Parts: sequence; C-alpha cells; structure tokens
Amino acid sequence: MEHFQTLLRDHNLKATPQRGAILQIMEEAGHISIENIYEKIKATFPSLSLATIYKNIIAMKECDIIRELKIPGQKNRYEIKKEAHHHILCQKCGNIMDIEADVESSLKDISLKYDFDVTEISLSISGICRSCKS
Amino acid sequence: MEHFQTLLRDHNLKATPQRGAILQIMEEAGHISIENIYEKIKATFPSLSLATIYKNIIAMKECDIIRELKIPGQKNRYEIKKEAHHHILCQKCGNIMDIEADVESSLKDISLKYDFDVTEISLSISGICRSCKS
DNA sequence: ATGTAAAGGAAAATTTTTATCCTTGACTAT
DNA sequence: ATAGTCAAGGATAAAAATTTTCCTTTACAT
Repeated sequence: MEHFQTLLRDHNLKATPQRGAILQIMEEAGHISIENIYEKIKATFPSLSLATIYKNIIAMKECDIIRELKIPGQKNRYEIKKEAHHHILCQKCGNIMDIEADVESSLKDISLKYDFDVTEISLSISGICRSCKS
Repeated sequence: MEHFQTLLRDHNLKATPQRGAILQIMEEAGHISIENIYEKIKATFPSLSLATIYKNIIAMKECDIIRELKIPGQKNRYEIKKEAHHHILCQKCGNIMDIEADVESSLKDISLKYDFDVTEISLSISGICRSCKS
C-alpha cells in the first residue's frame, strides 16, 4: 500500500511496515479500538506488541494522520483522517456509521456568540439503528 | 444539601453523605474528572477511597443522575444531568463551557435520512477561547 | 555503502478501573 | 424509637489499560 508510505513521510514519520499494517487495518475497519487492532495485526505481525501500537497511535495522532473518537459507552476508537464527518452509534448492536451532517454551518454563530475560534467539532449521535428496530 | 438526598432517593439510591459530597463537588465544578473529585473530597472525607468514587459514579450513571462526558484529549468528566446542553473546550487553557445550541432541530433530518431513533446527542466543540486569544 | 536518529521488541512500571470480603450504616416496618 | 435487612463504604488486592525503559534493529539521508 504505497499511499500509506507517502502519507507517513509527508508527516515526517518513518514508513515502517508495522505502521503500514496499522493504517491498513484502520482503513478496512473504518473506526477501530486499540485491542481490535492488536487482534487483527497478529495475522501479519505476530510479534508486534501492544506497546508498539500505543506508541504509533500517539505518534500518528500528534501528526494528524489519525483521529481519536471518544464514543459514549465504548472504548476509544481510531480512524484515518479524511473529510470531516460525524458518527451515529447504535446502542444495541454497537455499530458506528459515518454520516454527513452540515453541523458546521448551523454552529457558525457559536464562534460569534462566545467569541471562540472553532478548530474541531466532535459530534456523536446515539440511538437505535434501522436493523435493530426491526 | 437536602436536594441531593431527594435526588438520590428518587432514583432508588441510598442517600449517603459520601454521595452527597460527590454530587456537591460535581455541582460546584460543573464537569469534573474522577481524580479531581478524589482530590477535592479529601477535604471532607479524607478516608474515602477511589474505589468508592468509581462505584458511585457507575451507580449514578446507571440511574441517570449524572452524565459521562468524553472529551477529545482529556480524561472523562462527569456532570449532574440538567437540561440538555453541549460543551466548548478551549485547547489552550483546557476550560470547558456549557453552551446552548439548538443542534437537535438541525439534526432532525438525520433520524429520517438514516432511519435512526436518536436518543442522545453528544457534541463537543474544540478551539481557542476568548481569553486565550488575547 | 554508511552513519544516525528514529522505531521496534521485550519486559517492567504506572496508571486506571474493577472486584472481593468484611464491616458499617441507611432505610423499612414494626 | 428499635431491630432487621440489604445496600454502601473501607481496605485491599486484582485486573486491565497505558506508558516507560533499555537495548537492538531499521529507515532513510548523505
């Protein structure tokens, strides 16, 4: 996966195969927890330790390659930074879906009202998803 | 603080002085982390252990007395459940302010679009606050 | 090809959270 | 008010999650 290498180098991180594997797994899963990364990565890097995952998650977070999602009632999850989007979480099946919602525009007045320079908006919506209803 | 006692009893929890103290601290602080509760509570209950705080946080969370806030880049914080509101977080001073924003109405269409029964919305806005700008 | 700084591996140390077990205390019904 | 009961607190240990250390290996610029 070439593009991970350039992604890493562009952010001044060395492009190691371990990091490539982590990003690969993250891309496939969408949003994934540390322990799930650990489970999955055993297939390709049986020797890779949890500490390495933590170290890289921290490094890639600081470099803005990935984003940390703090989700009500769940462990933190991580995703590769793409276009801004938000999440809906089903409280029954635990599934997380990306949504596009133009929250930004409706929150423009916040910055004026509170004289606050908004840099990031974290929105998560909890409820019951379609398939869990039926 | 009488009203904490009735609050607890209304939710089928025994009104112990320890719980009163935790709620008192939470009310004063607005939103506070476990470790900060622990520090503050030493003044009134020097013997109170962290385990007791955890146990009560869990109990009061399940009873819907308090709410858990998962804030980007910070430890979880807890607040007494009041009217629905959201939070803005200054990334410089770490301060958290409550805001009133009518996110709900602008997200009504989400439930239609994704056929999703929304039960809770968690929104936190990060940026730089007024006093940190100057 | 080589030097160097960064990254990985392994293990231990911290920190955070939860469980255990016994004692104490809040609340209910006399 | 009193006694009985079940939940809650205290103390401690255990478990889980995260970070640090130290040494070896490797990516990458020269």
